[in-house]
Amino acid sequence: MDDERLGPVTLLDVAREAGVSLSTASRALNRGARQVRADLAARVLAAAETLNYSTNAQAQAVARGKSNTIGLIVSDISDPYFSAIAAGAIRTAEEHGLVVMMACTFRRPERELEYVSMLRGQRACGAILTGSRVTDTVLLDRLGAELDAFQRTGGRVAAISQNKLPVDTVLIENRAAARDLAEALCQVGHRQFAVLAGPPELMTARDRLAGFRQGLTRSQVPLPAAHVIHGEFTRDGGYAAAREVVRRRLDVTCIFAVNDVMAVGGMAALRDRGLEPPGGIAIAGFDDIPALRDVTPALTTVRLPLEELGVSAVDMVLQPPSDKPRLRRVQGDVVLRASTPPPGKRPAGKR
Amino acid sequence: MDDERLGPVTLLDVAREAGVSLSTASRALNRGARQVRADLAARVLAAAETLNYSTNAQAQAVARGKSNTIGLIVSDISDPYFSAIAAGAIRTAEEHGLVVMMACTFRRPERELEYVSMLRGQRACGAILTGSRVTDTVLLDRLGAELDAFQRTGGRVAAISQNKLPVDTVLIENRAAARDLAEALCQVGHRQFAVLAGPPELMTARDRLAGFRQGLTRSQVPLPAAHVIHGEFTRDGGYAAAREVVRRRLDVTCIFAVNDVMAVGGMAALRDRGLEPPGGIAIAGFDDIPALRDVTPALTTVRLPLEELGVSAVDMVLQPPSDKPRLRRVQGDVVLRASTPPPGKRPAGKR
DNA sequence: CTGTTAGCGCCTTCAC
DNA sequence: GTGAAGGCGCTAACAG
Repeated sequence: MDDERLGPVTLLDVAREAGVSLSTASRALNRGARQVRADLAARVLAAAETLNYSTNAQAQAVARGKSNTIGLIVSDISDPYFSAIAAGAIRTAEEHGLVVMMACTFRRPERELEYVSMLRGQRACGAILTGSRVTDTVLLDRLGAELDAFQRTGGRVAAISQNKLPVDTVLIENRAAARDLAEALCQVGHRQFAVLAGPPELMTARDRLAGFRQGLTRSQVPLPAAHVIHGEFTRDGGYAAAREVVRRRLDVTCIFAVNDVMAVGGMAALRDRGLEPPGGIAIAGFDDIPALRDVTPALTTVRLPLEELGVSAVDMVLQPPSDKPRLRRVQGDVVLRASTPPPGKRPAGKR
Repeated sequence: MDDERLGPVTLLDVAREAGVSLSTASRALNRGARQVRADLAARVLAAAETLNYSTNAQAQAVARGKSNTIGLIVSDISDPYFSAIAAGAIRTAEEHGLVVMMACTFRRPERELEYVSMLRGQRACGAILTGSRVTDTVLLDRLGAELDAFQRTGGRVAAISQNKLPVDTVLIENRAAARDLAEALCQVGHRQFAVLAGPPELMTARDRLAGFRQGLTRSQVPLPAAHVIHGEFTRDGGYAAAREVVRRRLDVTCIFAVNDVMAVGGMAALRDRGLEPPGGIAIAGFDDIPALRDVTPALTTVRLPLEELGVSAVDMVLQPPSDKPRLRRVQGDVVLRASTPPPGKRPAGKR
């Protein structure tokens, strides 16, 4: 059944096998451009079949000057936040016949630069930046320049998170949602908070902290500077920060972790001291990671449509370029669950 | 600073700018092949810099007849099992200067075929299959043929899971580990089990069930056919299956879910009925998913070095081809935790 | 060590 | 509707 050719079978081989010219074979395979007589087309297809021909996408891209590859840059694919976004993006990309190249920065923002540059080398038709912007403005400028170069080769760019770059953006309303969360927690009766604030240079973390603080202010609840503990944006970072809250005997009834992964780490730290909710210190997160919905007590959080974020980003990349960067706002919804019961079971500061 | 050229800048542009020939420019940029006089090389590099040149990886691959792209096929990137493997694979690939193309089958095994075919079209230098094999042998044969074609174009293949394909394989010792787990649970004192067995056609699920059964047999503990509940390999599948255990009032003290994600779903179902451990029905999983290590009670499971699986697969793909497929066995370690206390707190069947 | 030349596999005007 | 020819950007013999 199989042909035992040694070298790779090329389009020319198919053409010869079908007894037609190179161009006819090409046209028959990529239906759409010019019409090919039905019987010839059939012969070409048959020839391709028997020869087990596979068109060389690279060569095709070179000749066409355009590829069907889209780049997806995430901070850490093993973080459920990013893997959910990636799932949405990959599914959508595939629906549009695109293949996705994945790159992880492993939380080193400067690697975004290298990856965008690499994607330019690949002549990717699009790039999606899923990670948070950082406060480093020189990095921001260099990234902007790199993205500019990328766009000049015909690539389209979409960012998910903050709109700090002159590219299409899916803007996550971290600030507003964190504000809502703070107000909801005050509504429940909390008045003494600590925040596991993540890395100070990460804008996503900053915005969530700022929004939370704003919500507290609106509710006339103070947040002492000493109650804001910075650390890694990971489970272990949350654990360490919460341990710090306990170690310093901060007088709080509720902890806000700026993401769910940290909240789970924080809850583990509380549990190690017998201080978990209910009865201990309440704790809330942010993101509503699906895989974390079964932790106990169930985590109060802000729900984000993670997969949709990825879908939207791909959609933006697929749209024809516009002069003005597009902006799509996505809001989060507060979800109150068992991890934040009203305070008072156990007198605050009495530990 | 930037040159405002309209068309993309090509290697020829760089050569002209540096006042050298095309090949000299090429050699200067890809250091290694032939030597270039230092001053000329410097001029080329400078020219590339000022022109903001980016070598076209596609054209390079076409000319070389070899790409630096590796394909990674997963069932579902939002499943933490696969995202952990992917993290290891991506990190390792990058260390070797490879770029990763990611594809999700979304648990439809037949899509593996399409993706391998697509990777052949991309002339990827390697492909990694991370998902479980299935029992469908005609699918297996077709996949084998497709992989053969891929390898004939110079691509290397590595599979993670079962060694059912004539390619390099990272074999997970699901059977042996599940057997160990069963014996450990019997050791603890359990004698009445149910299994949330996953899809019957998935070999990973089958092997874990078979191994578990074998361990029970060794301990002279029966497993009635009615105590094996099949379902989806997901959190919701675990939830549904465990609900079935409860609904049928199966007389068991311990449930084995064939993966952690299902175990967590199962635990949620038990909790909904007030039957969670301790005190209720014990439950164990498989994989030791890092993100699930903080569930309560802590999940008894089999630890798998997930990231290493991805690392090993990439390593295999990078090795020079051998006549015989390589095999690397990876074993799992039983980790007993709080979700499987000894039975007896609550008389079995007394619910 | 450098430049010239012929490809790599494919697409796409252009005449017929 | 079909084929011949030129070109995409780059590499790799081959001569000098």
